[in-house]
Amino acid sequence: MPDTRDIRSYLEQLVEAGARAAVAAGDLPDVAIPGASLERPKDTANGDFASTLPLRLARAAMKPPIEVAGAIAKHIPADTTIEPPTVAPPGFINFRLSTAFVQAQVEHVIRVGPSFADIALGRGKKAQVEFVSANPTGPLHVGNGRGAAIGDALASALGAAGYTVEREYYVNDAGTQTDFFAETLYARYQQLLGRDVDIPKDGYPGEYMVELAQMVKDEAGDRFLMPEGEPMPPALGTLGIDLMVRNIRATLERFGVRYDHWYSEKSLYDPEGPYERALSILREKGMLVEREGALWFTSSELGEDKDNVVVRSDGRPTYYASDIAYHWDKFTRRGFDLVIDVWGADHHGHVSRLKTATGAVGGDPNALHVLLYQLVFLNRGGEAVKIAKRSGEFVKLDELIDDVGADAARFFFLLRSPGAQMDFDLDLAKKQSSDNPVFYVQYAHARLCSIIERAAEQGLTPEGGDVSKLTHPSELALIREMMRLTDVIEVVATSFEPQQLPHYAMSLANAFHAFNDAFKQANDSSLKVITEDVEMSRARLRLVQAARISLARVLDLMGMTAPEKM
RNA sequence: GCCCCCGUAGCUCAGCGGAUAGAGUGUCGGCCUCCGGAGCCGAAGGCGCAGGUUCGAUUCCUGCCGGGGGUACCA
Repeated sequence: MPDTRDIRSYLEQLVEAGARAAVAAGDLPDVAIPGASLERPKDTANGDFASTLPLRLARAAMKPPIEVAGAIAKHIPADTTIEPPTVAPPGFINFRLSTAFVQAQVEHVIRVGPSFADIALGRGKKAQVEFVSANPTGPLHVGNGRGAAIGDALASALGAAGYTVEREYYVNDAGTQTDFFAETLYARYQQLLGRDVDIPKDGYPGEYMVELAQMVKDEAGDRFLMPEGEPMPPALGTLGIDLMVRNIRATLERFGVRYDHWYSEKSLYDPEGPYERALSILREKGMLVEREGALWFTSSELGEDKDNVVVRSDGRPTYYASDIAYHWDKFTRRGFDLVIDVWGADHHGHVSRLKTATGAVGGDPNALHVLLYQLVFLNRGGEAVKIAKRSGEFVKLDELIDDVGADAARFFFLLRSPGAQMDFDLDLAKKQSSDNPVFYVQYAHARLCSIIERAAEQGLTPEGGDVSKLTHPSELALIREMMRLTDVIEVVATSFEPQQLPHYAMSLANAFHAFNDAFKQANDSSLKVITEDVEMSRARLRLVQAARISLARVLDLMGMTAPEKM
C-alpha cells in the first residue's frame, strides 16, 4: 500500500499498466507509451490526479483522444487506493483517491511526524546553498533579507527532499572594497580622535562607520593612531571586518538563519590553496595570457563575449579570480553534487562567465545554479527609499525585524518569486502587522494546539481515534491539503523557487479554518472537534494532530516559528 | 548598442503546455447562546500588443511597446 510520498508514482504505474493492457487486448494500436503524464487538476471536481496520456497518444493511435482514454481506463486494474477512474473530454483520465486511502494518511502523518513530506529526490547527494554573502563593509540591508529568506528556505526544502545540505556565507574579507572600508574606518577613527581628515572618495559615508569607529576607540583607545602621513595599521582593517561580520551574524541569527560555514575569501589565497590550484589549472590549459600588464582568462574562446582580467596590473587578483577559486573549491575539493548561489540581480552579468570558468577548472556548470533575486524597492508611503549601500543611505534588516518581526519579514520575502521585483512599503508593512498573512498561518497553528489542549482538559486525547470516522467533506479536504506538501517540496527542490511554500501554507491554514468552522456554517454542533460523541472526538483530534504536524512542517521550512499560543 | 528579469483583478503577487486563470488586500453582502472572529461563507473584478509552434498557449518561440537591472583591472 503506497502512502502520500509515493502515491504519484504508484498511479503512474497503474496508468502505464492500463495502457499496455489496452495494447495487448487490441483496444489500442501498438504505439510507444510516453509515460503517464500525471498532473493534479486545478478543479478538485476532476479528482485528485489526472492523466493526459490519451491526448498525447491520440495522433499516433489515430483515434480520438476520448476513445484512447476509454480504452486505457478500461484496463486500469482495480485498486483499493482509488475509485474507478473516469474519462472526461477532451481526453483526460481522472483519478479520485479512495476515502479509505485519504483517511489512512492521517495515521501516516502522525507516524512519520516532523519528517512528514520528506522525499527521496536528493538522497545520497550533497548540496550547498550559499546566500547573503554581503560584503562585511556595512550592516545588512533589507535587500539582503530577501536573499536570506530565499536561501534559507531553499536549503530547508532541499533537506526535506533528501539532500545533505550545507548553508554557507562567503565572507569578502579581501579585496578592494575591504581596503576602502578600512580606510574609511581609519578616517572616522582619526576624526574621533580630533584629527581633521576626510573620508576617502570611494569610501563608505554611512553613519554606521562613525559608530564602528567609536566602538574601536572605546575598546582600543588611540592604539591604532599612527603619526600623521603614515599609513594606517592593517590590524585596524581586520578588526573592523571582524566587528562587521559579528554584526551581520547577529542580525542573521535574529532572522533565524544559521550557517554551517563562514567561508573566508582570504583563505582562498593560502599557500597551495584554491587560488593557486585553480589558476594553475587554467595556466596548464593555456587559458591565461598577459596583456597590458594584467593577466587575462581567455574566456572568449569558451564562448563568452570577452576575455576577463583575473590578476590586475598591480598584481592583485580580481573578484572574478576569487570566485573561480571559490567554485573550484566547492566542486573539486568539497565535492558538492549541487551548488546554489543566491545572488542579487545586479550580479547577473557575472553568471555566465562564472559558469564558464567553473567548467574550465573542472567543476560541473550544470550542477551550479545561480538563483537571482530581483531587487527590493523600498518606499515609505509611496516615496522611494534608496538602498544603495555605498551612498550610505539604506534601511537595515535589523530595522525591518524591529518593525514587523522576523517571521513576518521572512514570509513576505518568500511570497514573491525571486525573479520578480518587489515593492516593499515599510509603512504598510508596519500598519499591516496584525493582518499580515503570516498571522493567518500562525494563528491556525495556535488554534490547532489549543484544541488539543482544551480536549486534554476534558480527558480527551487523540490516542485510539478511528480515522475511518472522518467522512465530512471539510475533513477529507483538510487531509488532501496536507498530502499536497509532498508535491510542494518536490517543486521547490527542483525549481529552486521557494514561493510555493507560503502560498501552500496559506492554503493549508485555510483548509483548517474551513474545517474548524464547518459546524458554524452547518449550524450543527455535532461537527465540532470536541463533542459528546467521544469516539468521534478522538478521531477528529487525530486529524487535528496530523494537521498541526503538517502546518508546523511548512512553517519550519520557511524558517518561521510555530507558536502554540498567540 | 548588446545582455538579463518583469508586464495577470483597483493594489501587491501566485500560476511555468491541459478541463471554468487563483490568493492576499481593498469594495459589497451574509455568519458568533463559537473548541480563541487574528476566523468562516458568498459577490463583483484580469492574462500589455501582434504573429508563430501545438490537438491545446497566461505558460514555449519571434517582434513591438512599457518598467527595472547589468554591460569595470568594484564586489
